[in-house]
Amino acid sequence: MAKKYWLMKTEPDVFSIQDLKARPGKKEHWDGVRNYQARNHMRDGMSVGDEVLFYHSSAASIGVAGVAAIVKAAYPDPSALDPKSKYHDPKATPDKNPWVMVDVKFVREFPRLVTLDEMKTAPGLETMLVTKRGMRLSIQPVKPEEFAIVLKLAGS
DNA sequence: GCCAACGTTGGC
DNA sequence: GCCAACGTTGGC
Repeated sequence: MAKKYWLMKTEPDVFSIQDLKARPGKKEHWDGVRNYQARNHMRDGMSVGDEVLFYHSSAASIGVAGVAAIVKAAYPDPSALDPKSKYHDPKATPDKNPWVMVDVKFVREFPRLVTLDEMKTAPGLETMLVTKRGMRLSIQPVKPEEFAIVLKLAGS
């Protein structure tokens, strides 16, 4: 299976690429996804080795901050079963937990943020999902060409 | 903080 | 199964 590319959104106030870099092993569980389409991308699409554009949303500066990689394919997200978690899903049970997570690992931080504004005007990114208004999906597939263009914009 | 866009829920 | 109401996302 050829390597695939993704974009994963996170609020840097909650979890930034610097936070990922600072984690033991520079790895983290991508838990808390509670949207079926995003879940399906993780469960059915993501494989170990796939690369991810790490996107900072709802922040002073919005855009792609760097690159991460999938190091573990989808497996059950225990936070759905934890009543104390803000991601708790009262309908989830150990036998029927619809939610999954993947593990991601830090690859690199861009020397500068590739902003949403830039991506909206960059040649070749016209159909990139994240540039579309109203696009809320937190995990999006990215075309190899789009991934390459974003890397180029980053000077990386 | 506002609010448009979107996803989910629940009454019917 | 429809769809209005509601909750959330996320850019501005």
